[in-house]
Amino acid sequence: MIMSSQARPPDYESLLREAGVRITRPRKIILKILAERDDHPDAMAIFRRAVRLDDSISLSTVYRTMKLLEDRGAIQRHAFQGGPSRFEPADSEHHDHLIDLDTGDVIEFHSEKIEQLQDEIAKSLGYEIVHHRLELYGRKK
Amino acid sequence: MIMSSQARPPDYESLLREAGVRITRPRKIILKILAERDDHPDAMAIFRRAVRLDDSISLSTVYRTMKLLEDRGAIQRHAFQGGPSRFEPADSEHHDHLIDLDTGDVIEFHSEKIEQLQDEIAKSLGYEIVHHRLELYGRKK
DNA sequence: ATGCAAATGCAAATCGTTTGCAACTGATGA
DNA sequence: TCATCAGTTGCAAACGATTTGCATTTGCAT
Repeated sequence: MIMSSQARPPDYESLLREAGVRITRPRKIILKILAERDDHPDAMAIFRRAVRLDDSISLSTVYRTMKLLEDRGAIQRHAFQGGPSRFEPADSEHHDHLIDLDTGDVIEFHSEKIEQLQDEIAKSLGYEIVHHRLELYGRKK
Repeated sequence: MIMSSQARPPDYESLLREAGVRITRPRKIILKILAERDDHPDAMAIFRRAVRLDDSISLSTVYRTMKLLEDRGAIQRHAFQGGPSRFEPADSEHHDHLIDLDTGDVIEFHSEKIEQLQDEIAKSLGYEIVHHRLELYGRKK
């Protein structure tokens, strides 16, 4: 079991430009926020950070940009229990999440053993896993 | 890894009555639907089934009853990817879910090994698991 | 620089779910 | 059995997260 390292995301700006996506002022700002975040912010949190850099940005644009980035595979959306979707760059290696029920903090982890067991189970049921969701909800001891 | 058996739920009607909850006509109907279901219906599906038995039932009552039953520990709520919450009686032993991406079908499974690994991971991070969510999303091979 | 499709901000719409409120109805005790 | 009255209902309106229509603005290829 390893903790995910904080690999720096690739240059999404040029990546998107190549994909025929315009690099606008709001998008620049949102990408910057994503690059600098070290947590798992939701759309509203991203919006609040964005407004500090440019108060003309709208929440819709944040949502639209998140969708855009998600579709391009640049970020991952996590719909944790109850709350709004939270996002993180998709560049790091796959990992699951432990959510601190008291603080909302998210701790990343990965277990190759669990992944293998999941594959076995799916296989034995005649299925192929497209993706999965493993979330532990707990309290600090 | 075992498939969960279809244990029949206890007599919720008397259970609830003892807890000081009134057994009303709508609640009787909803309990009946839950006892007879063999899938994982959402509130709207339960509502549609209920209306067939009594067309005066309201969707709010379905939601209120699901909340009531959830709080009493009688049913479990599952918020699968994207869609609305889906419910199932909570009497069967713990299990996780494999969701068929094409049909929405839900297959139950359980892996003691995975559970153990989860506990180990949480422990090594200094956490105690309150509950978890393991969902495999896949396609039939 | 110019033109035009793409992207924006805003407000209104959407979806699943919850809630306020006045009307109704189970369960208890006379 | 029946009156009582808090618990429960149906309805409509409110809700939070997210999406969408539309008129206006803006990248960026020419």
